[in-house]
Amino acid sequence: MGHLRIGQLSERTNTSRRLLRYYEEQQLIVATRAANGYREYDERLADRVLQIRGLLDAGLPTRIIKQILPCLDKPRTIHFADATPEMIATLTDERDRITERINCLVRNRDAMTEYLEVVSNTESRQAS
DNA sequence: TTTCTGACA
DNA sequence: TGTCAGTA
Repeated sequence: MGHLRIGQLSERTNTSRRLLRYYEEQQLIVATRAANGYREYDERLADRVLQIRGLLDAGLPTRIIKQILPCLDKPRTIHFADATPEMIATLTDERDRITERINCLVRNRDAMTEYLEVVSNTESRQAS
């Protein structure tokens, strides 16, 4: 039992079947076919799907994810062959965008925290 | 029942 | 992305 059908992978990754087929279409993941035509996924793909969703949430387009995913694989088998000037430039660029996004998130989170604290203090004053 | 492909919103 | 159709 090393393979899952789309419904199972969908459950494990909280990703719709529609999206999983889309990711395959965009060549972000691969699937073999069962005799009945059903897709079969290596259960190890669950982590990959999660990583893909994370990158998507970070704002990267599937097109970019497709090209940098191999460099982000777990077995840091540093594919020097893929370390082309273009790849380095892309990774540097995307990393910086993620950094900017993180900074933005931190600012908003802190703003929320500050607001929440003011509200909470005000309420405790009114309560007492 | 589950999945498949293609198509429309 | 969701959903509908018509299958296998």
